[in-house]
Amino acid sequence: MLDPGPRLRADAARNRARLLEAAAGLAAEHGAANLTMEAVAAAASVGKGTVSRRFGDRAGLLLALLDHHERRLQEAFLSGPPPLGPGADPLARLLAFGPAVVRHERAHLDMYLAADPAPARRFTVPSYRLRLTHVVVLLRQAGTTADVELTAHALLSSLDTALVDHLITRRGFDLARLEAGWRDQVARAVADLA
Amino acid sequence: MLDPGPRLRADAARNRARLLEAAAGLAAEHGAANLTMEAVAAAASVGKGTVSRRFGDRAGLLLALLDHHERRLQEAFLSGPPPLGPGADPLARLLAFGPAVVRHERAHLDMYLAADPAPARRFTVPSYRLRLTHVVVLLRQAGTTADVELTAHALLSSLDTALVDHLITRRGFDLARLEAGWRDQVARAVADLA
DNA sequence: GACTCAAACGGACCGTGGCCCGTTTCTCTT
DNA sequence: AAGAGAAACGGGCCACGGTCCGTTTGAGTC
Repeated sequence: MLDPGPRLRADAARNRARLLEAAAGLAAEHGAANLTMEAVAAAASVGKGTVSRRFGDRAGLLLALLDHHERRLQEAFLSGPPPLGPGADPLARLLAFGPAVVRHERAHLDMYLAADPAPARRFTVPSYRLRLTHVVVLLRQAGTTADVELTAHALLSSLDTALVDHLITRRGFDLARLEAGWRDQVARAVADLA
Repeated sequence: MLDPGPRLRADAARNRARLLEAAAGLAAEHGAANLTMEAVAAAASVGKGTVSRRFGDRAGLLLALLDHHERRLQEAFLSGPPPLGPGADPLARLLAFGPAVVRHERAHLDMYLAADPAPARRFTVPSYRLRLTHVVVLLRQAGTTADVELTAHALLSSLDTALVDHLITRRGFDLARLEAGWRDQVARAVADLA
């Protein structure tokens, strides 16, 4: 499905499997949030260095653990039955996609949250809340028919520092394209859907 | 502007100021990413415990540093001149808001990124990229006129685990509301703006 | 100005993540 | 089969974040 990367040596592959198994066990027992690199290494009878080399960092380990579940979801929308998979028309597939992702993430919530160092801080920090209510107010005044709070989050997320930086430095976007995109999003947010 | 919190004792206020000054200096000198709690404490001739107590954690310190700049932006959109500030009609203010935020964040990019433990990992992880191209493809097939890549990011961001969890557990959303929101967003994304 | 008590201080302390590098193991070649 | 070189190993090591608790200091009270 995704690139399997360079072939691993036999011992490396074996250790990788043991580490994932150990990590899954520990996560199930003590919660994914309390997973430590050292404990995983010990439970797999392997050195800490091995964990580092294989998964890079703690987040990488969690991500690798999630990868297994993730593939289930990927199969579902890439080759599963309609409306999620091919066969249905694109709009129907798109409509089915959101709920599928949400359901999937909620089924593995603890692990997804554990992979994120600062889960919800982003949304509770005062500056974000202020921006949010500002946008909420403007949306209401502009008379949108959409769910304003949800829409405001969606709008703000497209201004996220990390996303903007990613788009500009890795994907070659320029400011003009971002601004045009913003205008379009706002227009769609306040549009009166017939 | 925002709650100033309980009054600080004189020494606490003084130390807070010294810490912020020291932090600003160190950030300017070595880059915000390399800021350590210990170095800040030392530079302010203060114990580490004081930094902890005052700002909670490293992110809190960075946020406090950003707060000063953030207020500039907040004034601009809360009480500055139109079209950003009051006076213009809501739609115009909304349209001006995006670019203003982007410009502001780019002006203090290093600090914003430093406040985020895992800046752009979110967008480069394989599972995200796969979801992204999936949505991009569907959007194209559905014949939207919007910037598909941007729109896809915006759609995906509203499925973000941390956001969904925040909305459900702190804001009282239920699945039905989220799904309705998703349907609406998709509809707007593919709508043909007359 | 003394008394009191909460608030703030500081730095030793601990757990964790991630790195480094000398040692071991695998795999490929001939 | 044996030698060579690359890959992986392991666990000691360090830096950092965050906490804890005995000590100090400031701010009201009489």
